[in-house]
Amino acid sequence: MERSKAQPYHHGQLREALVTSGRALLEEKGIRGFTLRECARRAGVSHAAPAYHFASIDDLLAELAARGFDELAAAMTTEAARAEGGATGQLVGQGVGYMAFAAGNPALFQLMSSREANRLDTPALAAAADKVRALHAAAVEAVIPHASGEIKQRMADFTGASVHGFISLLLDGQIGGKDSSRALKARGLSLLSAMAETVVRAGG
Amino acid sequence: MERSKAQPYHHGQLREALVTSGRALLEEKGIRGFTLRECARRAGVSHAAPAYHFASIDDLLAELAARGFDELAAAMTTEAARAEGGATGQLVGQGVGYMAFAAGNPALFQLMSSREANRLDTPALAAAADKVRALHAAAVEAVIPHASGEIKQRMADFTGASVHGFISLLLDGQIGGKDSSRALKARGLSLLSAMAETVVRAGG
DNA sequence: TCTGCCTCTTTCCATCGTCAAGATCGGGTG
DNA sequence: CACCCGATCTTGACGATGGAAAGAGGCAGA
Repeated sequence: MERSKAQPYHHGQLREALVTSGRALLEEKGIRGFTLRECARRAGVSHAAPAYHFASIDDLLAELAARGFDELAAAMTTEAARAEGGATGQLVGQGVGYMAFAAGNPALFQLMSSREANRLDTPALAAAADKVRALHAAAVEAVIPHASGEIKQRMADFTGASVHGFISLLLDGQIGGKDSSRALKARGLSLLSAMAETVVRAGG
Repeated sequence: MERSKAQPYHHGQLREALVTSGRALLEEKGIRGFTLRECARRAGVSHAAPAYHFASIDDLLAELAARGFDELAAAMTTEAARAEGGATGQLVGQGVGYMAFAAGNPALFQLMSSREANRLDTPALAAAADKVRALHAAAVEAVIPHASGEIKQRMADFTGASVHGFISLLLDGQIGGKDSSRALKARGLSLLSAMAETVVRAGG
């Protein structure tokens, strides 16, 4: 059997290729349209090849979700670093990064936000999600360093819920059905500012 | 072929039976474990019987989601009616009802919250979701009747996002991993109270 | 009674995830 | 350098799925 250089018997980077094709497939077809065989097809390998790199389709989905959390953490950090306005500005910046990542990767974000419903759970995934939570908790801490632990927790609940809930409802079409992208950004920023004000007030 | 009375050739209530078995199956197996054939099996009919009542598996899922929104609206109304404290109390009550429904039907709630990701869209589903939004908008309106339309919208964004985000993160395990149910309820009520205070402040 | 239509069953097909067996290649060992 | 072992990939198969097609059963109105 002849075999071109582009498709050697041994792929060499199959794991990465599957992650890449899988991510694209996820955004294209949605969670319920995601199939392992199509991932393999796009990576140019046979349908059974992924088995060596991922124990099951859930294992691949968990990897996608874990990398999503890594990227989400990076987006939050980047956006916070660019923000002005001290600790409060950083908290808002994290929110902006969070929303931007979700808007840019809606299906992946949805997968990450319902791994329980999709029965996904691996150590790497849990760790990646923990990192995002730690980042957020630190930002809240910086805004109200002298508040009690309970207040800090309540404010983290509050800000996390506001940001996550807003972008989730937006992506699901429950918010701003026919508004322009510009108007929606304004609504998002307005929410972030109300959120920040609430936290600041709770601290003093 | 003999056929018992319990399983006559014509079921008679198959649509309702499929909705019932489908809802149970959804909570048991999660969205990705949901299958049409298992629904049919539980309803005691052949695997092709559902086709007459639902054009596709997505059609059945959309029906489940639509009924979920109806029930969600009822839960919000009931809980608001029982609440004290005027308009503000009613808004908080709606939030309590929203969270209670989600906590009681996590998989269904997840389906409802990601119908876009699951590519579900029927008129009945959209209408049911609209009803929930209208209920919420009316409750916000009652708290700050003299505020501008924009303020009302921003506050509806804010309260909707807070409540939805909190219960979503909670059900996904991102909030309160090892806390007791009692402690989690306290955190939820604390969030609702902070939320209500923000709205009231925005109105005056 | 008979006829037509709605409902359900049976059978079939393409596709899916996973497993088992065989083919291929590359790197370490002799 | 030749060999060989194991990691990687292919092929083929199995049971299960969603959906379509064709036929059987039962009810309601003529």
